Amino acid sequence: MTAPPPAPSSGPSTPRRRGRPPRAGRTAADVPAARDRILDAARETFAAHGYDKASVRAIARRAEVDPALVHHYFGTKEQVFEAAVAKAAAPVLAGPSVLAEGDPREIGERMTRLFFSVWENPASREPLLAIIRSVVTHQTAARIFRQFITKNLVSRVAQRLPAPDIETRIELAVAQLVGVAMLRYVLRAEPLASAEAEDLIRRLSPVVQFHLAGGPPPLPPEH
Amino acid sequence: MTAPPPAPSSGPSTPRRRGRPPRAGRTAADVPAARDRILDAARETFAAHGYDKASVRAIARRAEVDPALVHHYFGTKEQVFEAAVAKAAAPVLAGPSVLAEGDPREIGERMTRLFFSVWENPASREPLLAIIRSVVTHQTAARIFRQFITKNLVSRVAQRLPAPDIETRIELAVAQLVGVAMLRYVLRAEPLASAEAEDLIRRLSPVVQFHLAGGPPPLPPEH
DNA sequence: GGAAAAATTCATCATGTGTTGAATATTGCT
DNA sequence: AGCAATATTCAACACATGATGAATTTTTCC
Repeated sequence: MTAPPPAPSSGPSTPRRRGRPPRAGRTAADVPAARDRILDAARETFAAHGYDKASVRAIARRAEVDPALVHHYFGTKEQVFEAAVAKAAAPVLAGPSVLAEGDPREIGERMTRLFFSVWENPASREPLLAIIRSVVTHQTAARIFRQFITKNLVSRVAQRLPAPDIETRIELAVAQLVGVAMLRYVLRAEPLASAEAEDLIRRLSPVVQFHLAGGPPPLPPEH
Repeated sequence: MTAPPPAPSSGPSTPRRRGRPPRAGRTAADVPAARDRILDAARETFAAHGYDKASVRAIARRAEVDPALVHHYFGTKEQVFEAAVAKAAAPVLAGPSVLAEGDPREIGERMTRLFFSVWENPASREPLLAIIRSVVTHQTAARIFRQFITKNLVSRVAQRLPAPDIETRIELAVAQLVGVAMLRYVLRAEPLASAEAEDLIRRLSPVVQFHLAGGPPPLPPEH
């Protein structure tokens, strides 16, 4: 009723050309297909704002695409989330067979190194950030995260280090690393956020090893 | 257009009496003042859903009050959040002088016990849940959390255990505990979520102590 | 008693959301 | 040439949200 029709091709929001765009001789890898742009934009947006605040419209804007196209390709917003996270996290999830091999006395260091190799790489960090940012308010994300821990850590490590309380042990080790992720990558608390990864690996490996494989508790300080 | 006016005092949403309610001889502590009910409802709602999904309307509904009243008392939603968290977290923030006293060789256990004494008590757990649920997506909450860590942990412990890298040490210890909070209270991952607090204190204290006060790394398992 | 202040609800606005259906332009197949 | 499939945008719906201003009732103070 009070909505004035915007003058076409004059406002700051250029009205896009409708219909399927001409291919114009691109070899299909010139500008990435819209579908992939959407997936990337989704991953980045979810990582930056979490599930709820990452609107379909914001994703579409970032992908330079109409919001309807997002739905056209992926259906509901939840499916967009699953697709984006699944695509980006797949290589990470497939990776850590490192844990099941090698000297069990060094499994703590291997797990700590695996953690940082994933988190220090922006490409693999983003889907994890997206998950963590979403985990705390959204059920689906929480389920994904639990499955990640169970499938990729608990089962792999448990078969290597059988012990009655191994699940608790693994989760305490994971808790140490998740906490570091929270403080370093989500909260960006200093000085943790700027510390050298190698330094943190040195400090954390014995703790993770202690959690996983037990042994005598760390000694008190020499005082 | 399609909104039928609800028959007064017959539908499920009883249209409330307008204007200031009669005091009717209550000694002012009979039914808590609406202002306090709003604050409590806000704390519970923020704790349950995080900042973004906790709508002013939901808070008002829980407090059995009109949404406008929430704004009347507190202004913007952000101010509601600050007021609710500040009120509920105040006693917790004031507490931990435990850290600065006693044998430094047991500061790890004291800190771990402090952590669980706060998190195992629903009254003090809720504002922290609210903060954690909000920290990951909302800037204000992140600031509050950083201040909490800095003011109430870093400063207190640092003056007790001077060391060049004490800030990093403290944050690694905090990371261990924050990670446990994430897995146990936010994600509710089993078996951590159902473990006995005393058992966890036993397992975590040496790690926290190790982070804070150094000493030789925990020994490898006897194999 | 009368006026100001306080406590409360109602109605409404502007905005943003997820989602859908139709329209339009291009490609690829026959 | 024609036709189905595909890729894309437009326009709109139904709903939820944060916020505001006015109305209404009560208390409190003079």
